[in-house]
Amino acid sequence: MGRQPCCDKLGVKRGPWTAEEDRKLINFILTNGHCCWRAVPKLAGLLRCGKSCRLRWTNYLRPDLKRGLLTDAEEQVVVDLHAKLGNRWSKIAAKLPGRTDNEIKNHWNTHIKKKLIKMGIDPVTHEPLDRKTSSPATTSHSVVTADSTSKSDETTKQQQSPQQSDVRDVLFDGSSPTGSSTNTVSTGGSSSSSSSHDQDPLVKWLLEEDPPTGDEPWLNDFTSSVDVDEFSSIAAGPELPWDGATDWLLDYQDFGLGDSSLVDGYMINSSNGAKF
DNA sequence: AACTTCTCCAACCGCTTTGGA
DNA sequence: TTCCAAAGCGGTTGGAGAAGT
Repeated sequence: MGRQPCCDKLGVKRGPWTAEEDRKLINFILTNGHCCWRAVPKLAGLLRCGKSCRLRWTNYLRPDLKRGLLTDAEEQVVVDLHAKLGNRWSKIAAKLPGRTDNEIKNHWNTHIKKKLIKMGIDPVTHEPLDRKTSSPATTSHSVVTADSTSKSDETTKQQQSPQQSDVRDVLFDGSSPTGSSTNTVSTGGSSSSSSSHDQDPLVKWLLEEDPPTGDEPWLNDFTSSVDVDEFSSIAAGPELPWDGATDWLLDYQDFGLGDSSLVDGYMINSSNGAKF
């Protein structure tokens, strides 16, 4: 049986969002929340489907989003987690406050993947590409996992190679913020995790399936810096900052998100990518 | 200057998962 | 237990701007 479309295609607007639509959506959600996405467009006076509203909110309008390119440290987290989790972008995004799965996925496909390939590293298996030619068995495995998507993520996870730590060393030129293997995720599977790494709460956190609880010490700066009330009062107030364009959205960071945040235990200055 | 190619990313599509009746 | 609606998720597409010729 065919699945019903999420919305009536006729009379539903598609394509890029206008500033007016953004404003309507933000005003509505900040005032009412989003009890039911399907009802949101109707109640907010938008000619969009609920799915489109949800995506627009989660990927672009949310006040706690960071903007701009991923920093080196964030990239490293993405590589680490991708080695462990595969293409489970939402899980990866959950470990990077202020980043969305879409953003990470795009960044992976446009930047990180190319970097890895350029360095002779298979972005799927995180193994050196020349290993494939020398190890046919591995190759066939890799091809299978490369062509599959989330459906084979479990398989992918189990096939991660111990070489993956080398991959990160190469990718970040051995000058990662941690400066050592402290940040290296043990990728030998859950049954073979390195004891030394297990001592590191950061690594434990990376290995956790659950999203951060907000109690993680390295998230304190981030969570405390998000003043949603402030954002809400600005966005919902009588004098809205919109001037017909969405440029103001780029200034979200000015609400406290852009100065610095702690990701993966690193202090990251998101405005210039500087590492501390 | 004009055209083509490349790059990036917002948005869409459709499948899977979840939760309630 | 089954069914269905809603939400979540990951892959893909298309358009805009940048870069190259």
